[in-house]
Amino acid sequence: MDKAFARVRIIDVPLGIDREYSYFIPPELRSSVKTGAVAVVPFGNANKRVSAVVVGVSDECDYPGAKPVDSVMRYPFDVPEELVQTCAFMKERFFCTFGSAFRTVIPPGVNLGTETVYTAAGDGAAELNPAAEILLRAVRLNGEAREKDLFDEYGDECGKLLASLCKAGYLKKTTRVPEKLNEKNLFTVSLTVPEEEAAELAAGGEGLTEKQRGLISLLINYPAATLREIEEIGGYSAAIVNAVIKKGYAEKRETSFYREAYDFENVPPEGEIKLSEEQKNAVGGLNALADSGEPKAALLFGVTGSGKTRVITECAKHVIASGRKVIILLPEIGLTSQAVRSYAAAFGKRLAVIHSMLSVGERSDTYRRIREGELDVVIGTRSAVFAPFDNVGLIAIDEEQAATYKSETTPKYSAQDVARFRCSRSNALMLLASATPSIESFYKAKNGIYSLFALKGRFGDAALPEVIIEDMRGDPALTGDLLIGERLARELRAAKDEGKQSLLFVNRRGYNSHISCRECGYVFACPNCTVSLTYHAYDGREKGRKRLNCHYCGYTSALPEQCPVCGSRHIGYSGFGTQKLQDELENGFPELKILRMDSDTTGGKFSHDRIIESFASGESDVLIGTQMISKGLDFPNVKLAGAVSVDSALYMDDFRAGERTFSLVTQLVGRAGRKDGDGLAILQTYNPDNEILRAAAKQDYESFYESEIKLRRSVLFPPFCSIAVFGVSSASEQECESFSARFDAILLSVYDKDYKDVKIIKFGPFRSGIYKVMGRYRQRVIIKYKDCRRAREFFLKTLTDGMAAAPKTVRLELDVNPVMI
DNA sequence: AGCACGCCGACT
DNA sequence: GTCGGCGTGCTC
Repeated sequence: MDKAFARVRIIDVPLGIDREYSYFIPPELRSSVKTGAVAVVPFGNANKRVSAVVVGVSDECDYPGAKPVDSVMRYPFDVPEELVQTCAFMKERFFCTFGSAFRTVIPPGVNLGTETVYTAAGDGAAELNPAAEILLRAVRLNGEAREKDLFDEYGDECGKLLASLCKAGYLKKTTRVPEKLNEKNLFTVSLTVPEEEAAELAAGGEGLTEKQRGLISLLINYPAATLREIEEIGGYSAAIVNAVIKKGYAEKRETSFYREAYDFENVPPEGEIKLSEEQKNAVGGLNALADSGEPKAALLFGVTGSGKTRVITECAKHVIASGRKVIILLPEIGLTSQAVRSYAAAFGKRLAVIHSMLSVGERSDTYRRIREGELDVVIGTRSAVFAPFDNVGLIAIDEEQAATYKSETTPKYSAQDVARFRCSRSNALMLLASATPSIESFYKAKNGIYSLFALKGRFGDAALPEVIIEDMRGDPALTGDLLIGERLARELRAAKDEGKQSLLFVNRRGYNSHISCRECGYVFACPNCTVSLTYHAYDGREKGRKRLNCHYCGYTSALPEQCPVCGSRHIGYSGFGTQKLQDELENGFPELKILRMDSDTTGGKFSHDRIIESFASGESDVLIGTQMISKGLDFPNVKLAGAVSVDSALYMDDFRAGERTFSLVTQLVGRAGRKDGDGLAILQTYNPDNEILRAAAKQDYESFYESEIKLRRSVLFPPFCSIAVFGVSSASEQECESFSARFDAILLSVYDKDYKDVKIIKFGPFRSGIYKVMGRYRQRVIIKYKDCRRAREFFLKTLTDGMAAAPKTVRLELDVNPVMI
């Protein structure tokens, strides 16, 4: 049991020295140093105190110079061993450090960093220059001072003085891991007096400052706010909170109760369920896989409306009944609260929802509830794949082809890869579900790597809509710079006359996407990114904004009246987005009530759901929007689904463009599927003969797959190879350029030296598609290869050597199988 | 990444 | 003569 040595991973180390280190465990710590614990250990020549994850304990140690573990972090929950292994897997697979994987696996708000502290040593008072004198006095005031506080107070340049004060023996520099947890997130504040009394205090209590009264009234509305929330919502600092606590009106406590982000009380329990024959077969097959005692993967391939959610639910129930736990991933929670509700009806209080809009407090609550065994099912977005269950039996991934399952920030993990790893560890079933699977997944299903279950029938006999691929070449609407062609206009009116609703898809938000000077050709572009600015005429739903926005960095400026280059007032607008469509509809179809849904109108926590509910209740006739209107929404009264233009999606120079277009069009068409069989979908295009469009119109995934897989094989793209993208970026164009050349040389020399046996095809370095984003220039090296341990070793070596050679201002990243290239 | 040790120029 | 520049090398 109580072993004497621990193998450990230091959390904040660069990739190059990120390996296991052994430490001696002093007897008094032996009961608390266990796998998954976070220890504080001395590291490096200076024995700097750093935090480290314990990955194993043993009786022996082959390293003679092991130092002793300092202490163990007080920690609000334990990390199960399987997740510790998951971090190691992520390091190997996604080339991040173990520590950065660990940070993404545990809930946010836990302070794992170290702090540097200066303590007063000798009390001599020799001649010092005035600046040093001030610093010394600042430290002596409390006997110690944190470096961060000193830097904040006196500026970063006082570091040199501090160093010399240490040298002279006046100060001692130490590092430590902050003992306490991040209070701001983990403690909540509540009132200790009844609400009526609190209201009186807030209105004008004796001996309270204005801010203290303000805090009390905030606490009436937010009865258990965390310190961070108090700061964010009301702007009250910890000092104000402490003052109110001192006066006895409030108390601070650890979040030991659980707040529900979703109101599951009002979800009606599910009614009688009748499964179709197909669904029964799928559930039976999946249950058998889940019970097999071996890792399994399956693809549930079913058209929209075929009841995939039902099948997932039944399989989940079966797994839970056998005492195991379930994780269900959805691409986006806000969009799919219909799915959330259906799962909530099935699992009630044994289910929790995790997503990015939750507060930090809510997330750590959920983490603890899982550890305490209160939950059977977690549903959530990408990061929910890390739900700390001990015995997962099923990880289901709905809409498995969705791009959101790949993280876009480092570590750039793929939730599907993580799910597969966890399932392999727990002998669990990974269940992918989609109407339009990724080519890679369908390929695996076809080749027997995944079990394939197909649902062909549509629920309740809803019929596919009639689909019209509308040739826009020569449509009279063209000449008038209008987006809606004749046919679409006619059908919009017809739907309204029947009392039915319509969906209209545009693939871009904003008004015009391209603003330029008609005289000199100057294009209004973002100063930070190499993209043109988008004209926005609306602020949320209010008109009259008239600004230019960058969709990449958030830059915004007023709409100029004249060209900054030649002074001409002849400004041209081209390209279109949701806002222009809204205007066109409001002007040309005054009888229609319009609702717009894009990321400009869905800022708040549940605004997605509010817009969806409003549309579902029939308050509007037409819902226009970007991708988000095509996903997972089920509006029975929608008769018409239209795409203003599907062409731009086809032309993206990315190997997955076809897959995405097919998926988008299929889903959009599916939205008009109706019981009455009178649904209609109109796809406006200038490429009426495009095969992807034709296949999508017929909802014919298999023929799309057949043509796409041939293409992928012939030009060598996934699933026939893996793709690694090294990215070099810097705010200096010159540095970016010179380092990417240098990096390329490093890559080649590593290859020639030790890895000639690894087969790779290298492209680049060359500029990224969007050369500059957020003020940083970007270059890439793209490599096609066959994934295997040797190839990964080659990449890791190349990456670490590259990082070591990179100047501070240059960033080097590696993205494996990126969503887009 | 830090922080050591280690060997050459302008200051007390 | 020393303070200090940043060039390699290691971190249990």
